[in-house]
Amino acid sequence: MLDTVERVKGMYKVEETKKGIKVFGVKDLNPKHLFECGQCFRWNLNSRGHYIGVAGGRYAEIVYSDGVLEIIGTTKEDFYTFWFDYFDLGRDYSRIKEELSEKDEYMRQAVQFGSGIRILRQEPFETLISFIISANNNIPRIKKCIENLCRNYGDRIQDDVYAFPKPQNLANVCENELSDCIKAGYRCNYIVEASRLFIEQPFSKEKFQETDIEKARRFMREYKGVGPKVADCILLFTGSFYNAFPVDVWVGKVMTNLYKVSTQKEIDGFVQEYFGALAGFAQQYLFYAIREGFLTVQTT
DNA sequence: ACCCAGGATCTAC
DNA sequence: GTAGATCATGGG
Repeated sequence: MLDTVERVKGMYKVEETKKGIKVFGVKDLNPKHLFECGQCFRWNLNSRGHYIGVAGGRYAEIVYSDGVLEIIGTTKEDFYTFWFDYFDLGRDYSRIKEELSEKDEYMRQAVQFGSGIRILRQEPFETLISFIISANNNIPRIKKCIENLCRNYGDRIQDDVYAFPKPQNLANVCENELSDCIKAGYRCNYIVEASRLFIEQPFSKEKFQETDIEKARRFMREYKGVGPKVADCILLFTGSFYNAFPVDVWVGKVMTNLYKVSTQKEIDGFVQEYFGALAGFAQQYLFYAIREGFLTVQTT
């Protein structure tokens, strides 16, 4: 399948309001699915039941209803320069879901359950550090560590809102101090080392443009604390490789029990053949459905 | 006290 | 290249 991100940003009608903007004609988006499928860690529900969070140094409140995406706290200009890409609004997810639904019944149900998932195009450094923290950790604690990290080392952008730290701000901190501040344990060493390497050897979707996924995976694993699973998370959630397929314990169980593949090499060979360019999307639908308890897999 | 969490690293074979 | 122990931290 060819890349479907060819439609121009003018595909949506955008209206500026007192609080922010409204984008009309947005399909295949559900804030709960989007923010709770495990791809991001800085979006939370507020007292009104809306998701608030920070991305790209910008604070926003997200409301979605009947094809209208409201982004409170932003401008038309910021929408076109940042949020459009962040929410991957140029991609036709209906086509992706149709194609994946035809694969098998299990996949069809996963897609139906997480119908409002989109893969956010997140910032490389934030994604790198966040998923280093994610290793052998649980989601509530990952979110706490990252929040602590931002409060202590990120720029304050509003009253009680902090941006994700810049690499320079983490590259020279004392590991013990970092550990005391963010409570990420032994991962603090990885964070400092990775920050230093990122400064001298950064990466981005653009940098990977002419690179194949295997080479990109080897590149990512040069960062301390980045193994096979975390590498694919970073490549997928920065929008660099949509055929990346992170295998955590849950997705691993699906692969073993349903598709009868087990080793990393076996799994990747299978998903590249079976899901092709849509492997990354498939992974997210599967992960979300399993984690939410909608689909089950044998644990024995 | 023990086990687990979107695993990765280090060591030994 | 691969099986096994170890790695902070907090919640159940």
